[in-house]
Amino acid sequence: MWETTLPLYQQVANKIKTDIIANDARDGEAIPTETKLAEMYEVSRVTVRRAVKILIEEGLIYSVHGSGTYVSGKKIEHDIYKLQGFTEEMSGLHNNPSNEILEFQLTVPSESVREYLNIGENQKVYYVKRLRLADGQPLILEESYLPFELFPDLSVDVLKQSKYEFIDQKGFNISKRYADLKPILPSDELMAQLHLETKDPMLCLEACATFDDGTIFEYSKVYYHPIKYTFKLVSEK
Amino acid sequence: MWETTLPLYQQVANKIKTDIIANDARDGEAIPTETKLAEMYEVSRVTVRRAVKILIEEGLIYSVHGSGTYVSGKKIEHDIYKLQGFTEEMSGLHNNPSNEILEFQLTVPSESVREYLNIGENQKVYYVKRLRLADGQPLILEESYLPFELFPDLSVDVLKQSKYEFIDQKGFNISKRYADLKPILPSDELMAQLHLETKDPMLCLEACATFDDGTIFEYSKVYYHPIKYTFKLVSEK
DNA sequence: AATACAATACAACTAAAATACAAATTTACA
DNA sequence: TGTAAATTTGTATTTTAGTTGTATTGTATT
Repeated sequence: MWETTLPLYQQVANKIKTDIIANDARDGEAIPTETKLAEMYEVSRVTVRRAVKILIEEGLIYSVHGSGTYVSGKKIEHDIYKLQGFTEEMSGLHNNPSNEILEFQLTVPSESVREYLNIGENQKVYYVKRLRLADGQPLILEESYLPFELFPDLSVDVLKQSKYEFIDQKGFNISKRYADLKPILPSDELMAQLHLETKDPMLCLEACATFDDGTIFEYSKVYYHPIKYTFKLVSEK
Repeated sequence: MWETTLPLYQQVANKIKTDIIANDARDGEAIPTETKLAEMYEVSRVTVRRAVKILIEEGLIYSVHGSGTYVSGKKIEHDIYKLQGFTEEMSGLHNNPSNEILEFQLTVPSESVREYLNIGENQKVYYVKRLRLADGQPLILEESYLPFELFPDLSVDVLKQSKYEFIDQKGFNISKRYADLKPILPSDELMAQLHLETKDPMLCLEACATFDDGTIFEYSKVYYHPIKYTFKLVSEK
């Protein structure tokens, strides 16, 4: 196997952060002094300072010269629900992520789907409707179309695991995903499946995923629960 | 172990790539040093470097002189640039990008704005409403709140140019922007200002921008024209 | 002759620790 | 109430080890 590690100061920063969150520290509450933190984590004070600097820049804490370092009341909800890349929509931080396959069928695609997948008239596709939950609560509804030709041995079992891992193992080389983010109003069906109470606007990500050679292997529509799943973006200058 | 068809460095590059994916390495994690990789794959360091160079050009990893080589979290960052670099994008594609300042006033902020900016009760803020157009057509409406204390000499003239350039020139160090992308239904006022005909859902980006000492210097809401401005995202594996 | 790869040496840079001291704030005590 | 001492963050410098960057030379293969 392989070792990938975070820089020490980054590890310390993460520890401090999780400690703050775990302790549910409130606005203005002081965190241990730099010297104490250095002792606690058995690193030098310089490393602690570097870690602290990161958290200051994130807005989680602030420090006062000669006094101490304190938790910001206005802690920016930070990368908890951060939009992750491809597969790992919900990282390990989440509680009990689970999948529920609502539909799985081999069908004749509509013309628009055929166009998206760039396939011929007589080719069939899998249609998969999958609900993704965290803590038993529905978060994401995904509709996915996959050409039968490419994945003749697709099964419900596979889809309960990671779809992309399966594709990787088949020797395909996933390359890019072209997506379009659109705001929509949920249909009644969608509202029912995501347990939405009111017809508020929500986000839909429409995407095509390709292999190295340009083959489009998936067309999908992903619907995000408007309250429970928000899109936090962090950009750096 | 190695095939003979592909160049060795290309094979090594592929191997590193799959290892990174297999390990589910996250943003900022360090991969083994070039020397170690050379040992692991039993090739010379030069070959490793060449492989690494390929992956760097792909954007999968980046290396820091004297420090190490790290996995880049570029998966999302590309998206963000699309959101952020609006003027640049437009100036390339469309003609005549322009700004129109609809409102510019020094006011007492509401409590929610005060909280976002993390300022006291008696501090005033600038409120700026700006319309951004391409070819004379409104595309984006931006509402921005800036603490008066930080920018006592802000003017309409400045805002017609690049706001961030102005801030840069003042010697401030812009660091990060934390944003939240939300779908909304436009108000009547918003519909009028963006020349919208129907009350379709649209996107709103709510953001706080910070200096590198954590000071929040701007709270803004940006509304995107739902038809003329769509969000294309490209993510790579 | 050109290309791909290996081997080697060294330069430039970084992370982290260790240390010392300055500056601001808090605390203790007269 | 003042004032000095203690505490805490801010800044600077030095050292050590480790990593990437670069240049050069050698060696097969085509």
